[in-house]
Amino acid sequence: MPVLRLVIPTPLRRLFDYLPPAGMTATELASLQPGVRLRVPFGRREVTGYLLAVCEDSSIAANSLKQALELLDPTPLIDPQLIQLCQWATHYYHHPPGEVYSAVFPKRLREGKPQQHGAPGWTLTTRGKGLPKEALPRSPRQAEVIRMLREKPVIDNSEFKQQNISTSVLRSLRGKQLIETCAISPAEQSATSHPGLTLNAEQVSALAALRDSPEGFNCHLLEGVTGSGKTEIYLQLIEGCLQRDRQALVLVPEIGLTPQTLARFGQRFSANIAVLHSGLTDAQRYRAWEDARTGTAHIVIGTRSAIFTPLAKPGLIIVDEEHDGSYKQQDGFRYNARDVAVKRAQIHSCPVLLGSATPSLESIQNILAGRYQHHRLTHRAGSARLPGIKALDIRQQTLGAGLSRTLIDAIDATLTSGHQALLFLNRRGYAPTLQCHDCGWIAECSACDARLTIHRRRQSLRCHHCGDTSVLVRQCPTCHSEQLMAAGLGTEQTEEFLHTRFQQWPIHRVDSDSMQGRDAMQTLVNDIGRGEPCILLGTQMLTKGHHFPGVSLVAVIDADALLFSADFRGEERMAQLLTQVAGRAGRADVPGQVILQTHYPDHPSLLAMLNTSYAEQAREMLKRRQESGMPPAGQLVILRTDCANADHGEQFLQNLRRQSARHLPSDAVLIGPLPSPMQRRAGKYRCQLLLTASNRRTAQAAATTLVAKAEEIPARHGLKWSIDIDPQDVF
DNA sequence: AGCACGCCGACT
DNA sequence: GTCGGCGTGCTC
Repeated sequence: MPVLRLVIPTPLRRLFDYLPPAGMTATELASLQPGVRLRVPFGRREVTGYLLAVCEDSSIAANSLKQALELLDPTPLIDPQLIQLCQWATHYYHHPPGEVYSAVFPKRLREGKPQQHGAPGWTLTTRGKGLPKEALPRSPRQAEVIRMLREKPVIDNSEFKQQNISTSVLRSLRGKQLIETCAISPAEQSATSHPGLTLNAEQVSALAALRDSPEGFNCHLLEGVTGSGKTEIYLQLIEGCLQRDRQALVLVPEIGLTPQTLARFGQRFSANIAVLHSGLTDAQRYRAWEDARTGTAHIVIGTRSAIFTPLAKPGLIIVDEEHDGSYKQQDGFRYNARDVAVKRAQIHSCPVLLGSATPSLESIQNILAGRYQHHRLTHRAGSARLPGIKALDIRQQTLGAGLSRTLIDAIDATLTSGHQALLFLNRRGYAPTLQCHDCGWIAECSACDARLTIHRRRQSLRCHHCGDTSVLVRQCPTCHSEQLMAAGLGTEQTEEFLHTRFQQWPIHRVDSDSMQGRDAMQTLVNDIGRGEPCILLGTQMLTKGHHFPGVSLVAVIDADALLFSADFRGEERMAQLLTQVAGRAGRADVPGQVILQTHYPDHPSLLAMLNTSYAEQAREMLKRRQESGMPPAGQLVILRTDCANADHGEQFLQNLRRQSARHLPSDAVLIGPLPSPMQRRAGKYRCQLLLTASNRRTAQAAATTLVAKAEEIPARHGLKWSIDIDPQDVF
């Protein structure tokens, strides 16, 4: 008797076998293909499973096999290549298959709902068609809809939205049975592109090299300084891809930068562009997914999770700002979309292009090993020059909200000469600490090993680790003194200072607190784009993607905060961040300047930053990684525990270490268990066991052993463990 | 993860 | 006497 091998949405690391649904004929069974969904009983509930294979027999006793209830799709929703990618991800990341496949399917389909062919639209019912012209005199909007549908029998939702006709109008008409919904099958539309920009010599040769690379899987790194025209290269490559009637998939780090990128794509191509990001509703996401799957969308642009979008005819994958940490999912299915992209390109036999001004050490390592082809853009478009960077020694200087006299003067000069100044401070809130001057009490989070941040505008104390918010106290809870002080510096405080010092100039604060609305960021970017002199003050948010052509001064208020990171990637992140921030300054007519305020003007990382290019720093950092055996020189795997009890996590990992040590490959090294640097977070104690190995194969084998042993050890109540392959941070 | 079974405390 | 607390075990 044949059995169906299914992926079931559960955190269990295995597949489940079922008998075919009742009434399925042998012919139907024979034509059943992987990638179809089935409704199946699972425990005491019913779930949607995904078919992986039809097998001859099962290792499960025949009498404990259950029968599938219903076949949900006549044909597969995902093709063999995407299934192969999921299988790879399941094994590489040692993650339960059910959760991997959940990353592929949109909610609607995970819930077992039927596939929807075509875009949702509206059409007149027979009754609607027979309606007299002068009907609905008291409902002008409804009459308008009827008139529109008489002219064009099928109209999709988005067109009504453009005409400012709300869904409530449509709903009332449906209530009167005058109109009804229908599916619009997409017209087979071919994509065309508008003329691109003229390329400079460097761009021409990079593009030629990219185009001339042989057919099939190729991996390229485009290393281009800010403003050197990487996007134009992307656009021209996509153009070629569309001409070959293939789809292009473009990954971008965060949605904040998508509107700008998107606008540029929209202007350049007459093509269907599907956009996938976290701000979409389930229906919108499903629509974009279907368009990508059927090939209706020629270009798919999305954030991390878009790497699992099915594509009818993939031809090119681009990962913009490939060094960006947001490509790594930090919980649950901990994949890195950049790495999955490379694997996916390999499976599809298509090229993949990674772009960055500050490539990750992983990618640079791959260049050196000859696995990736390297293309460089060193000139900025127009004749914009890269700004000069200098360290500003602020030891013994008087500071106003963190700003030295020299910096204040520089801001002044920038504004009066008609330019914009960008100040970077990577700490939101008013101040990172609230302290009692009389007894030394410090406001700490009750659930985390962390101090609470003062948010003065909201009159609150917040934990930036668990999100807990409480009222800003005015009296010390220990000694009842009212001498409470704000210690340290946040963007809110600097903003306040700037408002009093630079009264006549606009000041824009850019952090996740001030950018709450959906298009707050876009409005601001447009505003600043007009080039009026102003001060921009913000966190990381300010450094990602957006280009502000009017900025001629960039200042890092507290460069020291970047110098002393416990993480092995600390110096890499600092170099990337500072290079990216510095890239915001300077253009053709105004040479930019970058000021780094520091108490350690002689710190080697800072000196490297001032005197050498990012590429040179990267090669030095890579040497140090080689010495320490840390990625990308060596492979790193972390097994983490998360437990309400402080000791259980460590005991579990001790056990795991004892039981797996002698089964591990000889060059795999275990470190720990160690408590995380911030041991308690959101009320849970976190502990970790590190594993390093010299190559992927060893790391993979060791991880398999660790997971197998971890599953054998009975987890004490409430203990959760997870494995992180190629972790981003060791925290 | 769900979901049920199971064994101990305060309620109509 | 039961309702319900969440500890533990199972899912083809």
